[in-house]
Amino acid sequence: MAATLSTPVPQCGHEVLAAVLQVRDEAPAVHVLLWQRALEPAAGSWALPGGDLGPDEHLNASIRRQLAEKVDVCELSHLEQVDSRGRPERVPGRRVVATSYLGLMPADADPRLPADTTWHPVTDLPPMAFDHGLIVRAAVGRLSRKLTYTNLGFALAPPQFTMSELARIYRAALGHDVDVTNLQRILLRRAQIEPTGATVRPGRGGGRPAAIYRFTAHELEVTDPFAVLAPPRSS
Amino acid sequence: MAATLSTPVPQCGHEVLAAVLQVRDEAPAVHVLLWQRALEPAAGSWALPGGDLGPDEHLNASIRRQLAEKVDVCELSHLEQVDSRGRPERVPGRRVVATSYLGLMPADADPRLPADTTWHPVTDLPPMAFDHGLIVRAAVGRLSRKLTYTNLGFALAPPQFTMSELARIYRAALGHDVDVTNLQRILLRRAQIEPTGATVRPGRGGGRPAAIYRFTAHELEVTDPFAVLAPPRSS
DNA sequence: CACCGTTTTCGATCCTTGGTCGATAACCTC
DNA sequence: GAGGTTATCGACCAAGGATCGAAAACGGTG
Repeated sequence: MAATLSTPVPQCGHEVLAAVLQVRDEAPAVHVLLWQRALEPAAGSWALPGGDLGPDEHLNASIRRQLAEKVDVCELSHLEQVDSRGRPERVPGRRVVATSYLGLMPADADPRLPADTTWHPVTDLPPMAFDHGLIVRAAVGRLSRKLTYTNLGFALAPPQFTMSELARIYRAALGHDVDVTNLQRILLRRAQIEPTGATVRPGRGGGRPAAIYRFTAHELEVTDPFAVLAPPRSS
Repeated sequence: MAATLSTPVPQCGHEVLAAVLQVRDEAPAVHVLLWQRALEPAAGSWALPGGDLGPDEHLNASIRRQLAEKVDVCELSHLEQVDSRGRPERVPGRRVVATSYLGLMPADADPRLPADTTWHPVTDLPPMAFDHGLIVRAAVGRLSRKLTYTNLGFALAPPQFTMSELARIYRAALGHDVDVTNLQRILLRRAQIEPTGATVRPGRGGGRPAAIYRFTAHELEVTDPFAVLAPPRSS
């Protein structure tokens, strides 16, 4: 009954891990921030940033603190919890439950990184420590799904962008082709983006100058969860 | 760097909690399984079933074990993780991280319950212990959203049902009106349900006999996450 | 057994949304 | 200014859901 109180507190650790994702210029794919473990276990393999939850620490505060060891947290445009994993064998020699997070960084951010830390395209991950590869996959899946029914694009895009640049970001994050015309019409109708009025000068070789857009909001909004079986639309 | 190993394991508990939801006859709303606490803290208020994670226990295994103290787990038609909460003050006098689950039971199930345990409509919750009210709300939200883009209805519906009965279940779970015609066409097109061929005899007062349907699958499938910005359709 | 009320079921229409494609606009270089 | 290039816009099509009304299939009643 009152098991919450009568049971002795088990000796069990809790850690937070973050898959920080970014679309970078190097490759047309999503990149994830990884650091290479120097010590056992899993020395030499790559791991997600994170660490143990402090004794009196919020989960959110903890992941922010742990991330601060690797990157400038101010550059993070989005951070959300993904899931928790508690397989007893997930880390050898230690019982630790992990709560994983999805972090996002705009494409123009290029934070300084410690020597053991670099970006890796998620399409070509190095040998990963523990279950961190699974966590990356879960985070990437969460990102691509949420890109389609929320305004989460704001977290991947730079403050200003042309539609071509934005399409490139969406292509990388979704893993498939994205029609520029479609993207523009959809995001405009959803009022996710708006033109700034400015245009960019075409490069050598010419071409029509591209209009510069920005996202209208910088916090997560569910545009329309595609309310199948929707409430009677009042509009 | 290797904080994962160098830091001493903090004394921190981990519990699992489940919001088991069901559409019941008593009220046209989703009901949640709650038990009334007899001991402090929060004596008298209502709590979700759950308890401490065992030292060598999977998270999923733990919530199933804890739930078994309250209901016949075999009647659970679905169980999935929702999120984790780690506010240090969430349970007074004890530092414990909670991972919450959404459990579902078909409308026709009526399991035996311990004396301290009953169903409560989520639209009219009693005084709740700790942050359990928030967990219920998160679970209900997860349910209603997933009902629209997955076949999760199978977990709420009885093995056989008429469209009117199913519409009643969806109305309760979604919290708004549902057109029977729409529901039928959508679920048929998505191949989520199929007619059994049988019909039900109309009650006194007459009426056309209703066709009896069943769900085609009993495991979670994403019908079509409404792939906005979809990959080029190959069909 | 014809009529009526009831409930379910089916079909037709409208609207919104996204996908596709071609035409046009605005720029470059030569 | 001709030709190449890129961006933008508009027209069209298809699919899916919402809405509504008609038809079907029953029980009850006179």
